[in-house]
Amino acid sequence: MDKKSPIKITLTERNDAVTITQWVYQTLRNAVMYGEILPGRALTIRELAGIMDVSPMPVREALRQLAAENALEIQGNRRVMVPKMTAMKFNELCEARIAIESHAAARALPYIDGERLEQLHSLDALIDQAQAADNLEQISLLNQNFHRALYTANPHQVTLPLIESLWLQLGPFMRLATNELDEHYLVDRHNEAMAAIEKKDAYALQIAISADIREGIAFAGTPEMLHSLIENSEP
Amino acid sequence: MDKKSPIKITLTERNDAVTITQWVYQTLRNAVMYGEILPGRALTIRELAGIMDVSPMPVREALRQLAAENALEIQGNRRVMVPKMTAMKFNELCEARIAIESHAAARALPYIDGERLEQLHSLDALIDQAQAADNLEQISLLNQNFHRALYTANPHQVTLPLIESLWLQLGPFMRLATNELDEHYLVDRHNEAMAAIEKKDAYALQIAISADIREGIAFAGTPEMLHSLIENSEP
DNA sequence: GCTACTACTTTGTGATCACAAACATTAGAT
DNA sequence: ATCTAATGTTTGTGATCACAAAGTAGTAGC
Repeated sequence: MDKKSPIKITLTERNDAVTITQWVYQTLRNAVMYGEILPGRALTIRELAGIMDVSPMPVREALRQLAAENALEIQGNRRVMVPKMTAMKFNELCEARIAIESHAAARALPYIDGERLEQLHSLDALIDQAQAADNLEQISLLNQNFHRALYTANPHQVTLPLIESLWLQLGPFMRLATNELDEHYLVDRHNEAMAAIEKKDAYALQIAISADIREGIAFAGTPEMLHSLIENSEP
Repeated sequence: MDKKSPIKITLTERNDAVTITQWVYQTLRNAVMYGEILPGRALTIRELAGIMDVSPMPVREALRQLAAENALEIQGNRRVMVPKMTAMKFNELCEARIAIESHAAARALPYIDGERLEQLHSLDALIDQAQAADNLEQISLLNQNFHRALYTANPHQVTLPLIESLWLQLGPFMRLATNELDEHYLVDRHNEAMAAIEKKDAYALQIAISADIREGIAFAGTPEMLHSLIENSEP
């Protein structure tokens, strides 16, 4: 029956306040983000519906939405799967993150008030704690929250959806990398970013954000490392 | 029955080779892109299904996909509409275009070969013709093709979907602006871009692309102009 | 005349069914 | 033994139906 590896998805409790489609969407999104689904593995509507114990309809809609966000890929065969990664594509995604996120940071800078600064500081402190506890999942989650909190300071923000799309595409492979290398320690560039924010220095902020992104992925950026994790994606 | 303005959508012939959902998606996408649907106008599944003479199902999927691309907005009420524009948001969209597209251009530059250069030259020539004929629709369509041809030279391109999302969000308002101002003539920055490409000068190319985008929207960028077209969106 | 409650309509959501294309498997011919 | 043709199964697509939430209108009460 299961020709491929059985899909294992972490199911969260379904809140009755949200629609089934939204719940399925969030569940699948997390599964992709945390690399629970192997790239190249064909996803069928009915199989997922069976796993999550819902009708095929919400799954259909969630899959289409994730495909529109480039988290999934619909081939000509109408088959849906997590897109496979290549070294060049990985590099392009990282460079795109740097270009867009440093832009978003600079655009958000003028809007950062005391309250937002407070929020960023507390997130930074939490990240330090998580780093001391060596909790990789927590680190990457808080790191996302930090970046999101920074960019959303701009009330006319339009780039966050684009940035989240890039995170989604990189997600599975960041995870695979962090799983393999638990000895990585990343210099805390957030302190530099905080200093730049307090000085309202847009250029310094862009430098700090760029460095943060570059170092966050540097441990996966060596050609050998990349090669190995890409090979892991092949059947 | 029609409490709001009746929706008028240009329907193209449906090719049997594509699925109904794809056809509906393309039709609605064009309608949004060309400003055929007023921002703020509530879109209902059944109404659109009736107009396009299909069942509600393909419309549902197409709407969700367009919403995922930020072309439509789903409010808390579950109502779907073309998002309203504000002057600040318009500005953010333009700045985002400049940041991402100049990045994409620089990243594509090393991959441009003779064939691609030829293609860009012929597109440039077509734009000149359309400009001579004062065919605004043709100009903006060809302009898009020019940019797309440039960015897709990079075989590991990952930013084009993001760029298209920005085009979609700006689309309706570019159209409104060009309709109101038929006296605008834009300096042909494509020649500068072509020169930069032939010299393989990434920095000059970024300058040219930025200028092209900035001038393409400059006629709508004056506060009065913007104010008027945003007012037009209100009921 | 204005507000609040109720009945009615509209609309999105989700399940089920029918169907055709894609896929896998098996049988037959060279 | 290998390639091809035929058969059976799986899967996405699209239509229809049931239902609950949101919206609308109409009426009673102050």
